Amino acid sequence: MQEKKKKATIKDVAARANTSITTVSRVLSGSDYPVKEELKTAIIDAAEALNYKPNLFGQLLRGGRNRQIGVVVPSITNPFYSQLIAAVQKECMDNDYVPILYSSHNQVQTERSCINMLIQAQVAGVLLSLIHWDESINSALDEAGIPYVLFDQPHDDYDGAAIDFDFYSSGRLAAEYLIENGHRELAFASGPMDRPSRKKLFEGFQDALTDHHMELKEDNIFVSTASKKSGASAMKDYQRGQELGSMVLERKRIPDALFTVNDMMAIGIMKQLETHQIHIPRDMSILGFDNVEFGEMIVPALTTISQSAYRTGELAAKLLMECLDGVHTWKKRVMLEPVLVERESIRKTQ
Amino acid sequence: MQEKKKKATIKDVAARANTSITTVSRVLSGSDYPVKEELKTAIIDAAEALNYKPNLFGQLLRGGRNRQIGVVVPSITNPFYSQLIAAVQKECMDNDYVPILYSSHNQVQTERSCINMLIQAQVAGVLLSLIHWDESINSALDEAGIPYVLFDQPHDDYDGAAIDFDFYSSGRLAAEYLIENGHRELAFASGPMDRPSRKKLFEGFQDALTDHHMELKEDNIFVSTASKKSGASAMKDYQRGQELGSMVLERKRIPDALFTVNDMMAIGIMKQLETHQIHIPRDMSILGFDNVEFGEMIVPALTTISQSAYRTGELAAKLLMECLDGVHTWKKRVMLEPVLVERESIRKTQ
DNA sequence: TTGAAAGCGCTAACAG
DNA sequence: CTGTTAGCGCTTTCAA
Repeated sequence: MQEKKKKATIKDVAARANTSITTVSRVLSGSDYPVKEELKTAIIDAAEALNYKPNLFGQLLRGGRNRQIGVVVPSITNPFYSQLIAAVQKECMDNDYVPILYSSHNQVQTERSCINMLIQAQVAGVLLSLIHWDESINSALDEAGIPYVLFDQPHDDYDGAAIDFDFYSSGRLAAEYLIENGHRELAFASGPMDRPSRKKLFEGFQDALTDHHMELKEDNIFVSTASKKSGASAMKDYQRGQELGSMVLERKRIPDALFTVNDMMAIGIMKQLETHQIHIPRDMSILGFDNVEFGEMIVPALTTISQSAYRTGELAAKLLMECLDGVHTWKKRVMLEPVLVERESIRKTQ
Repeated sequence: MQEKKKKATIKDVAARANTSITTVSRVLSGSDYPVKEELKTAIIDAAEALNYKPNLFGQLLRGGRNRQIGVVVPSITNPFYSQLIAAVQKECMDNDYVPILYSSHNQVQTERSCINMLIQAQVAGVLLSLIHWDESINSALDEAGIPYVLFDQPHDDYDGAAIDFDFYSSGRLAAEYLIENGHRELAFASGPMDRPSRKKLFEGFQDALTDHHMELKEDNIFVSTASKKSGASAMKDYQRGQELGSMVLERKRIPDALFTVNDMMAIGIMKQLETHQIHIPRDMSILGFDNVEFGEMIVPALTTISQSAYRTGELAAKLLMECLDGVHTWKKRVMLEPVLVERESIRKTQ
């Protein structure tokens, strides 16, 4: 690893081609400025010979647009987000952008500092899934002139560009599907109710029950308390599911069906019940949310409500690019609707 | 989104604090250069008032070291890599670096272009898991003065810094564990044998059998052919596992135990067998490889050989930082050893 | 069609 | 202790 050969600069290329740096710049940066064919090829040859690559920082300092785009998600190990990220990455690459990834671990403070780092890095735009949104983030980003689109978490007091998901309808859909399939005593299971998404899911679920003159009894609401340790890994949700599973087991009579706010938790619950000889769906039905790939791989395969991670990431990225390209779609919003994915974890007792 | 207020520069700060840009630079870049306490606070106040953030590109162009480090992995949706990435990310953040992630989808061509982009971006260092290694990558990186450490995939003709894993021993360990537990007819299942890791796994497995005077019969080697479509997602491996499962089912007599080259494939095989009423471990034992978190979540939980993704990522990042910090650990290598994780997918018939 | 020169924002060598 | 100045590599007036 000798570093003596300083990287070739535009100056070196100019010297080798017997011309000025101006002309080199014109040729190599692909402008349509007229340059004699002969000189042009000479410059290209020289550049090749010297293995010249324009220095990004020079261009950027000069005022060129950065091709990096920032992405903040709660976790990258959670399969929901890793799929989403995969979509974002593909979309970025297709447009010659490169994503810079941060995970916030669902910590408000980390969310803030990620955004600050992204601003400092002068990224072209940002994609955000934040637990907490406030005016100061808004203004910081605006001040830096960085377009952003929110996704995954809805915020009532936000009116910019976003990929929204209809959590409320999802909650309703969950309840209705369960009722349709003959379940009477319904339960709801969730981790901390600290995110807007979960609150809406709950509201919808409850409202649908009310509409059907059914009641969501207090002791059929299983909510695990926030843990001290931070983190938002798949393992975390799974373990939370196991806790939730234990809570269910403590009941003398288990509910007919359980709706869970995410698939990884549902899987944790299933595992816990299975190991205590409660078989799904024979003894209890369980309905997940997210439609993580993994839900399909377990036995019994998890019936769930799909919030397409891939589609969300794809659309969010596309929307941001539109903003970047000046198509004035600023503040555009897209609402994604839930789709029920039937598999094997719901007992049908019509 | 109005962009009229150009960002405050060092000049603005200097003006506001009635001093020179030099002094501002000295104060704000945290040098220990002596500046009168009074002026110092004035400058800090001014910077704060103007919400001044030093322009990264200016610093970088000037010769400052970039704080980005590049990471190339086959896939980010594969839980093995997403855990690994999580570790890398944590390690980077702790040292004020930020990782730039690329997924190569196991395509040699993509691997190349990722590395080129990283070089262009002048990252401080790179972490690589490559299917293919060759001298030209080596020299390109060296020429750019970018330190690198390889992980996950071993390459015989490589002698630089790396986090290695003992795949050969893992193969042996697999065979020996299976034999110990009373299994006689052993089988091996894998996707395309295009990676060094898989080849070594196979060699070790076979050698151990030979040592025990056992034979790995031709039709107990299940290898799925490379598919047209690229990609290296978890889903891909799972589906490959299902194919493999079907191949096993076609046999009139299924083997006693099956060793699989990664957990996601093992899970696919299990699912396929389960749905055809072959119960694991009652009818066949199955041993995975990787120790992905999901293995623990399924029923029955997957017994596997752990190649700690988190540890690998952590060590790779640490090693790279050491190189970056000039600790002359260049070319240092670390060899990680396999650990067997006993769960429920192996029948014990001593 | 070509080139000289300014300047993006920053740090460091040098001079007071 | 403080300030002036050069220059990192690049693009873009402006002038020839």
